[in-house]
Amino acid sequence: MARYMPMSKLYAPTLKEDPAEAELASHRLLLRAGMIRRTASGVYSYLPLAWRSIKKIEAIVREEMDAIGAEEMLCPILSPAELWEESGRWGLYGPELMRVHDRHDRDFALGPTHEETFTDLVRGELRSYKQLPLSLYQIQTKFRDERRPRFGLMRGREFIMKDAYSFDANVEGMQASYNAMKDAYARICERCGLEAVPVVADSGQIGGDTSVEFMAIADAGEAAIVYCECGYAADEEAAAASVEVAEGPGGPEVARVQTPGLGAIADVAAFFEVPESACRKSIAILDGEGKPVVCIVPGDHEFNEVKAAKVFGEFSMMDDGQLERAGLVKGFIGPVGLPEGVALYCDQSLRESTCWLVGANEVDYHLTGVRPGRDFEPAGWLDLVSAHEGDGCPECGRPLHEARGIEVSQVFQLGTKYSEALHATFADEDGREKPFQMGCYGVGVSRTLAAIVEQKNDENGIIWPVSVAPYEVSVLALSMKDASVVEAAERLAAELADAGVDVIYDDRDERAGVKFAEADLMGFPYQLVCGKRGIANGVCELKDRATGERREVSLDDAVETLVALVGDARN
RNA sequence: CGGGUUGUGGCUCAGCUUGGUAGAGCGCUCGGUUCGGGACCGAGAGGUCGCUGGUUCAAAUCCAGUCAACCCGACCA
Repeated sequence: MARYMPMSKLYAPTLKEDPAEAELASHRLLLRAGMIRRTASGVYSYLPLAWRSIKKIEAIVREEMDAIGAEEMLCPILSPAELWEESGRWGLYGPELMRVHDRHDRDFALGPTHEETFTDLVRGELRSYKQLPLSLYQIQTKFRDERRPRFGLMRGREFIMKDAYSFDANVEGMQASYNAMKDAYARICERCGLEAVPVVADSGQIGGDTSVEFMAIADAGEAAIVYCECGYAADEEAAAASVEVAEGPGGPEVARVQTPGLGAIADVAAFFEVPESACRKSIAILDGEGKPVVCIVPGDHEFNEVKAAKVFGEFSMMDDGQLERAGLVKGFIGPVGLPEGVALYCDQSLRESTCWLVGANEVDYHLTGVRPGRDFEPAGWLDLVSAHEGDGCPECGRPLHEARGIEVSQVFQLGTKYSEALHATFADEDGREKPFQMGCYGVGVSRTLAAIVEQKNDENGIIWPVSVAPYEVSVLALSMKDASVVEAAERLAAELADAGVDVIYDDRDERAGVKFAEADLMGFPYQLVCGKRGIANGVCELKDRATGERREVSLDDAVETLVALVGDARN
């Protein structure tokens, strides 16, 4: 028989004041509500309330995984170094891989992810195309020795992850498995009450996306993304936006204008009284082979180093000495009259623009009216800038929105990367041995918890969505001295519990204010308030934590009302 | 790993400049008054001032080292 949780027994040490170590809402409130405690940097203990929510998130994940035919299992956290050496990641992963050794001095990794382990697991025994496709998953603690753990559960060194791996006979099969996972991930976010957008992380060469990250929209997010009403969304650094540029000042002919000391775009724009988008920014780099390259981008956009690295290799920005040696004038670089041996590339958004304001390659001078094709010819037009708010959506052309996101999950088409490295093959219809087409998929379970709090909170505390709330209803007995109040509250709590509602009953001998404050802080979706006056009149008060709305319900109807409310909201 | 900040009862912090008796608020315990939005009064318990070394008659305070935590940058669920 279901029982309610007496709050007098709950281990949830709350804090009245904000702990000094926490900055983010999620970190602060989870600490204050007595849900988590730091054990070491980036290593947290989940106290009873948090653990209940974690288990609910996991239950949602399990339902969605099982629904698409994935099977749950559990691999060890420890994995032998040889496996990682086989894939090459023992060296590649670097210091982020937590390593331990046993008494025989054999090396192990504490799993940061389990491609190797799962691939190894199936390679001997998954032998035929008839057994495919196969999707396996687990929910487990993962270890990554982050450079800088931060923001509480958001970026820990130890965290809970659901990781899944799919094995298919061919690319089409892999894509089908991938798409099923992607859809399941969208449902997981939704059911957890997260406002999240799927973001294309990397555009595949075969067409179609090979990786999508689900970003929970939150100011505290570490990733900058752009998105559009049409459903397009991408990392700001990866987005291929169409950028509107303004024409520069001046007439159709090139004019040399003295601009003393105006090396920065903002200064130049102010001097000519034009927007920054009317200026052209010149960036000087040394490409992967050490050759000097000048890149010209719209003045109001950031030079995108990720995109540039794809074209120029491991490049570096030129320092003052390198600029001087290349014959370039810091702050006054431009496309016209570049020194011998300096390559020139321009951002593709500038292609149609015919009146440029650029540096003159001469101290304290700029040129106006510069026209590509007539005054200079770049070696190429490339996509070199990060997308911004207001740039055109590459799918539909409407203006993009900018937001920050928390990466809560990711789906990835791996292809044969690991199956080849680990020689994991099967016999296909034609009898030939082929490597598996694999996909891998991760949900940051503990991070999801933090992301939910980040999105759902107010000045009083957390506002849990019913689906992941540690308790769905909190029954508050405002006066433990009053027998009729206690009796009514206890009965309501018991009946609610019997009806299958997760209920916590505040039976502590505390003042009403304390009970209200803590119920709000802990964020239970519904509060059932039993006060002396109300009980005497046969009513109690039902408060909705999210809206703050209160209404009176009769003691006879309270249970039925709440069961209906909770049932609707559970999803 | 570079840059910044901070380590003083369980929590938030003062004291450090100018060395000499370790403080406040919250929390905790006990008693009383209160009792629908983190109450009030009184009495208590609780600290090798992160650690190590140095200077000094004397170090929370000055010096050196060391450790840890947090925040900002390059990577990721």
